[in-house]
Amino acid sequence: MRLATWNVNSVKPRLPRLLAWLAETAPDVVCLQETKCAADAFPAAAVAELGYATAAHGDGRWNGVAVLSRIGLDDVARGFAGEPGFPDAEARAIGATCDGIRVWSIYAPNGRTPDSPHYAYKLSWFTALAAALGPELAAAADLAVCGDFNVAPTDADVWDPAAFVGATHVTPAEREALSGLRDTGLHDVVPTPMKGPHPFTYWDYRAGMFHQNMGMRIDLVYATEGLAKRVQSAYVDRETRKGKLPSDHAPIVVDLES
DNA sequence: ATGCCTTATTTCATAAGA
Repeated sequence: MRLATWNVNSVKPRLPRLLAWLAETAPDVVCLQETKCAADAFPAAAVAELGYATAAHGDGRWNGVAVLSRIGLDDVARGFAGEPGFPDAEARAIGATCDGIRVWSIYAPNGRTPDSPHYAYKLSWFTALAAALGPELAAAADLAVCGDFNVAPTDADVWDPAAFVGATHVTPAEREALSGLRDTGLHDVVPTPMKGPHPFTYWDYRAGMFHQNMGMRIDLVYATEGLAKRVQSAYVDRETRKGKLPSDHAPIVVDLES
């Protein structure tokens, strides 16, 4: 079973690349983030031609998440119980069951700056997510939370820790939010970088950051223990960050036994 | 080489991303 996650930074301009990537990579289940379109504007017909069913959750200009699957797509949940908003709930989480595996595609709030109300929102969003996953983890044998967590788990997950002093994505409270998620029984499936020592998944568009490998690992796959033990390989598809009109994030591709 | 930002919208300017 091949599971992938990709922050596409808007599905509309990325659609040609998404279709080519689906055809080439052939994942069974794909979590997408920052689709930036309403649920009914998602190009479901185009991905259906490649055999994928779509579950989309979107609110227009910002955010937006989706799960694509060619192995079944049941019990779709848009958002989660107790999900905070800013001030209203945003399209940042969608869950679906794909051939017995509970899969969540998430796009965590950015936080903007540590003194911003958006940062407090980010932390509360993670706390609520961990709480909402509790009953699902008790009920589902296999569960994976995939997506853009907007937190670099360690200092090794940013290109230069000194450049992030005073910034979001690296603060102790954000990293505690990640450990809170892991405390529910989830394991960080760390992908192979394919180039360089760090499995970065995001590089800013500006100043040639990608070409200097000045990136961050902020896209994560958190899986239950049973699922994590089935991981045969996991890699950052950095090739997909290259070329014309890329997303600023690279996909993560995970292969699971059976 | 992989090449110096991109997106959608309240569009000729702005907010957001991280």
